[in-house]
Amino acid sequence: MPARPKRSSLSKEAEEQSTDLEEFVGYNLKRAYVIVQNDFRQALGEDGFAPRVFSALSLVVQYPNINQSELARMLGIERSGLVVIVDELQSRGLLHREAVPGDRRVQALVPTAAGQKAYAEALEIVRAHEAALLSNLSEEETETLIALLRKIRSAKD
Amino acid sequence: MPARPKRSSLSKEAEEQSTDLEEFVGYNLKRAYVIVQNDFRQALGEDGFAPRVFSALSLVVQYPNINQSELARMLGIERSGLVVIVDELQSRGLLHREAVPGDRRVQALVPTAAGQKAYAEALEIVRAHEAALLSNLSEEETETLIALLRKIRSAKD
DNA sequence: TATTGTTATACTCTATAACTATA
DNA sequence: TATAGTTATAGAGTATAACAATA
Repeated sequence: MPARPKRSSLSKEAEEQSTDLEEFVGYNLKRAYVIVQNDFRQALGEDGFAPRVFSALSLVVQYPNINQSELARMLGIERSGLVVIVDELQSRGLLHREAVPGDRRVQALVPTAAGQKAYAEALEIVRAHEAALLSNLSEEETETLIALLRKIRSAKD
Repeated sequence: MPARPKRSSLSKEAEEQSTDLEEFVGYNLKRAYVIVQNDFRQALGEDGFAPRVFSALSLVVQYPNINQSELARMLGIERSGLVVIVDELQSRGLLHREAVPGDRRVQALVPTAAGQKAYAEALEIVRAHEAALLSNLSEEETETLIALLRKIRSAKD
């Protein structure tokens, strides 16, 4: 049996030809998202923050005393899903839940000094990795990309 | 107890202020992806194709006789994950697995007439819904967005 | 009645590893 | 030895529904 080409029975041309899928924003979003997300995880390593944990910590550091319902809303996830994320951050000693005088239902999320430090360090690592990953985009292209992605979100407000 | 503002203890200004997260392509990709994906699912309804099933069918229709390993590679997923997708399409009568003369390990994926019809219909629905969802982006902006997303992917080749 | 945080639960997506039959 | 398809399994991520405490 003759050896087959290693990767494909389709020609390279056929593959780069535009398929229906390539016309969709959704498909291209998904493919790009997977790449960037994998890079993020690799950047922070085995025991590093998952993207959603990093995001939660980011908002807690920037908005100390935020409560969980508010944080969930800002992240675009359900309150119930946030519990395990906050649990993880608390068990790592990066934030604590604090009673709020005047409304005993609410617990304010307060970053610890360790939490602020861990966040600052992770922030720099993620920034550097994302910049390296996207080094074939110019600064202007990256800004344009972010602006267009935000425009999709703003349509849903 | 005085009524609180409904959505937030943070001012609207604070919220639209740029946080660290907003600077990241990854975060903005994720948020936009969730919106577009939800719209996709809503477009095709309860019993419609999931995004990945639609994508698989799309490639089978456009590349009849493609095999599963090749299809998985083009979709950027593992072979093992494709099995359930192809099973679903086959059980719906939209494609069949066909023996390939000369290599009995391989099964070619061939769309049925029903598969081609279902795909053509879904394609138009998805196109229309995505266009409506992204109606606040100009055609040029949408093209730019897709080009930039593809550029991220091309860096990983 | 409504809201905050929580638990229980289930579903989707995906990856890894191992198996089989073929090559 | 290597590859195509498959199975088993497990781990994320997320949503829904219900509950207790509080407003």
